[in-house]
Amino acid sequence: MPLEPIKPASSEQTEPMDIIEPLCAVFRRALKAEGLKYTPERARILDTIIEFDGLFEAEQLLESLKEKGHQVSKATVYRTLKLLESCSIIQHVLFDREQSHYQLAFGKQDNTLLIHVETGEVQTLELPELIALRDQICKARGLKAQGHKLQIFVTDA
Amino acid sequence: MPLEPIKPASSEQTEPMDIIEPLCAVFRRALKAEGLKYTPERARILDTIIEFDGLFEAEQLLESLKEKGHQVSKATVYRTLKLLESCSIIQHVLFDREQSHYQLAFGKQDNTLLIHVETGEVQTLELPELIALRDQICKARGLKAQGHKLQIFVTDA
DNA sequence: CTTGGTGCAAACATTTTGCAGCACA
DNA sequence: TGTGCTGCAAAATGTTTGCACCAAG
Repeated sequence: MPLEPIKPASSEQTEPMDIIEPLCAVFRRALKAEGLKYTPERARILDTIIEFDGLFEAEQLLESLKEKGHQVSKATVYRTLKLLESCSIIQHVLFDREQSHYQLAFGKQDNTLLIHVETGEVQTLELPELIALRDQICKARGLKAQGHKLQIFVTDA
Repeated sequence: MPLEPIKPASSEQTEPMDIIEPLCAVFRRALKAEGLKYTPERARILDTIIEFDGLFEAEQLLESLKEKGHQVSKATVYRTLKLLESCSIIQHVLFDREQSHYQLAFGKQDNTLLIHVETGEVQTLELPELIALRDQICKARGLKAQGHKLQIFVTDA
């Protein structure tokens, strides 16, 4: 039972502080719509994710919560990640076999990563041209693109 | 210790039967170059993969080998998949959390999938425009693209 | 013959689940 | 005050590894 996806943000907010309140509100609304509860654990998890401001792993999230003195169990973290994913607040990113990564999605279903194969550095990218290309490909097949995930593996030139 | 990647095929061979011999030869050469052995198990695994002619999972491969009366252990299958990946004969594809998928790569480092979110149907795609776009993005950053993986999630229009 | 390969079973890492008690709406 | 939520520990999943024996080159 996936939660209602949030709509893509209409304004271009980039300051972490500016988005904490809206995202909490979005989450709250999505939960309420399903008869689910907005608990302190869920709030703390989302707050911590917002502070990351980039890719993270479940383990890091757990660690970070512990450091802040907010004990949240592994089970709750995983359960909340799923909730956040199903309402499109975060996105599940898979680029290596051993670990799931996540990042804030702000309602976007699209994700492009530049992955440096030597340093392991990962950078998130916006690629509007790809959306056009992708939509065209889909339209030609009578399909509709809901989103995409692109990983580009790079080395230094 | 990755094997030497194979060079992209120069000719456009598309018939499964036409490629069995070359891929075996490529694998053999890659193994020999590392002082590794070309065993019956490895040969059977590659043969079976070629017959799949599409995406597959480790479990399917194991199953298919068993049906053919070729008992190969799980451990050997996983070990061989790694070898085949490191010489670019196959490609490791991740598009869901629960299972790794693989497919023949023919030396390519690029991979585009159209994934139907409702039916689960998956289709492989060639997208030359994306290569141009990707290379341009990388060049602008002083980087060099080694390959990419793109997954487009679609529904019926 | 020597080095690497195989199968088996146990180990592993990550994620999921069952359950009993707790707490939000 | 009832349904959903939490933490814990156990289970489940997919993949890897140690080891003793086997086989390719």
